[in-house]
Amino acid sequence: MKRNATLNKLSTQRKAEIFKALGHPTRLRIVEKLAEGEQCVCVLLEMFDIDMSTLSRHLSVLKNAGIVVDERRGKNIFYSLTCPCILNMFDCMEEVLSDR
Amino acid sequence: MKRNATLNKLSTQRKAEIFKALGHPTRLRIVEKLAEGEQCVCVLLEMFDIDMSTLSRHLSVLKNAGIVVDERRGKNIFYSLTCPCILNMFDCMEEVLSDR
DNA sequence: GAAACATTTGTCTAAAATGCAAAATGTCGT
DNA sequence: ACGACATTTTGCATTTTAGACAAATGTTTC
Repeated sequence: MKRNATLNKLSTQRKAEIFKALGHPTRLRIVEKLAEGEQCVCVLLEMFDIDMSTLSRHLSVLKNAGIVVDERRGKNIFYSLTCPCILNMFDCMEEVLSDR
Repeated sequence: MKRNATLNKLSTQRKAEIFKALGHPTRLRIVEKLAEGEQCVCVLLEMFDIDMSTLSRHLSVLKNAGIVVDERRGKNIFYSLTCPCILNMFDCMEEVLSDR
């Protein structure tokens, strides 16, 4: 275990990135929506009262964190979760919320 | 479901706060340490190369998010996790990490 | 109650995140 | 190749955050 100290530290860094990416209401709602299945950017845009460019930034944050992937089909780009396990975490969240 | 729209939104906001609080390497390592059991601030300080005041600020972020609680005993203040379930989320993180 | 200790809070600076608007990119139909 | 469409990227202004230092607070001990 000791010899993985550096590796573990990197991993902590990566984990922090992921948490950070989820630490924004808009991005969280995007992830919740993607839990229903892949979505076109145009659909996501309708959910929020924000500029398209802002939405695009949020999506790239999620993408850089490895939470979502995008795929182009025709004119549209579709986003989906890389790992549906993310959803399990939300139940944990609820617990934390109620324990407050 | 429709009638909970406002409530759900608040909840998303709160969840985002919690994720955000975890979205910093130092705070994440604090939480990982607390997983071993409650810890004195002085012990946590030894783990990092940061000013005591900075550590204290990080602890208050975690506290405001409802992730930890503090208790004074004598001269020292001890922090502990409000909800050990937080740890389960870390396994999810590992999955996301490996899927990248 | 004054000195010593542990932690928090106020204030500042530098760095990073956010959001909007404009320009750039990639795709389709013609 | 051109124009319309969907999305991303870039430039810029504003806000938020991390970190350091000093001052303030609360606790024990003498």
